[in-house]
Amino acid sequence: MDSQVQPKSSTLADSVFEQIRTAIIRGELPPGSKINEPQLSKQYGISRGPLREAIRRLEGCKLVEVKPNAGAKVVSLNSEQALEIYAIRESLEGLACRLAASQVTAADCARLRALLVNHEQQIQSEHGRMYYQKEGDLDFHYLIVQLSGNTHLFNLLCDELYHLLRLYRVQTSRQPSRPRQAFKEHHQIVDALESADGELAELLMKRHISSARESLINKFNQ
Amino acid sequence: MDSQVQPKSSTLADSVFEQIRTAIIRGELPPGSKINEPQLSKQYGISRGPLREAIRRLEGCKLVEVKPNAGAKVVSLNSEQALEIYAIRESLEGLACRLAASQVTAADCARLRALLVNHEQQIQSEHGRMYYQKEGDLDFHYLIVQLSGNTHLFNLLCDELYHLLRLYRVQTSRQPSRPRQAFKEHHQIVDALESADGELAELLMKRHISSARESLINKFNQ
DNA sequence: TATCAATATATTGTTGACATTTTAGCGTAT
DNA sequence: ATACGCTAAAATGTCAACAATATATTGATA
Repeated sequence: MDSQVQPKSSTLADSVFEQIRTAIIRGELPPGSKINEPQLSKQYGISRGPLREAIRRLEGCKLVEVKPNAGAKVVSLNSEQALEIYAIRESLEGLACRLAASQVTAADCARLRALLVNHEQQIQSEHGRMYYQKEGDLDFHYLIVQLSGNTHLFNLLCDELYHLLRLYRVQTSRQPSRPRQAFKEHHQIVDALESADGELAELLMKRHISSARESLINKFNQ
Repeated sequence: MDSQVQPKSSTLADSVFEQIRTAIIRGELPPGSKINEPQLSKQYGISRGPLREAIRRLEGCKLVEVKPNAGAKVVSLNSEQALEIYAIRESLEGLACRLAASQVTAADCARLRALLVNHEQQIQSEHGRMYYQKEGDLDFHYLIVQLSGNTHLFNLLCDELYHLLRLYRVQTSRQPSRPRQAFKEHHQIVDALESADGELAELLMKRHISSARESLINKFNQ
């Protein structure tokens, strides 16, 4: 009902695309829910034209599914699909680590360490519990993918897969588990990057994500 | 100028999306060329509304780039970007092989062999030269990805990356090189799949694609 | 009461028109 | 001849209205 303030984005379709994507990731548009064009166009204060363009872009990002004459639904991931994406992520982030290892600078590694320290402090101050930033470790993964220097890899992971996984986490309101273990693994990865050991960095990252996947499996096996 | 016959797809946006995508992949809309909305809407006999939706979907597939108030251009890949995609492909198809190895049936392997035999015959009959089907080996890769059982992996490779690579091949009018060597490698991969050796299958596939990438590097280094 | 058909409502698909911005063409001045 | 600014044309962004389809509601019947 309330019309949100649109950013300075030049076209309405682009602006609304990002707004809806944010709404989906935040869970304001729950997985499986129908996308009502008249309602949303009223809500964002635009006509259905640009709105439909935005929906089509979301379809391209796999965040919504469009059926002819039935409209669009926010995609809903089951556990199997989440595991599928984890497998892809494991492969691609391993690749990112291997690539990054061959070109990271000392400054890059320092930034990575800073991220980890910062993240750790936030957790310490909360006595091991997560405080507000449920996805702190994503910064770390983002940066590594960026340091790989592979633009397409970056877009693929950060513009598509991560969003899908966040969607799943919202869906299951899942908290990140085993934070202390994750830190150790993160630091080991930076160690490998610092010594320019691509193979090791790849192995450690794949193992790291594989652990997360295992813990996910355990979660819904009980 | 000539209006094409639209398939039985129910919405114009979906139909035109596929038509334009095909046109791009065939090179009828060359990389870097501008997408003129009035012209295309006339050509396909539709109004600009559904056409723009189709363009937005193409944007999601990374096949076109849209700039505000300047329209859409067919994406143009330089050699670096093609290599980036090859690196991703290497990683993901390796994964596909590992996954496939754990669940392929004898019948699946027979289908793979049949594909290879068929492909080889076509080449034999042309005395080692390619005849019409420049992408015969893609069938093989398609099938393996399908046998991996990972739906998201299939969509990612077959609905996005392969299209992008085809676009690059059209751009450079590149013929597949070293066909005989490729066959040998393909058969070795099926061997590994038959013995359910996931690790080996992954290794062989990654090496196979890496070879293709190397030959690509050599091509534009001279 | 439950089921089915017919109607009514709402939503999606599509179009053409209008506003804004960019691009192309033209003439003038240096 | 080149560069600059102005005008005209074209293309993009947006909207509101119409058509087609699906959904919800009502009423009748078993």
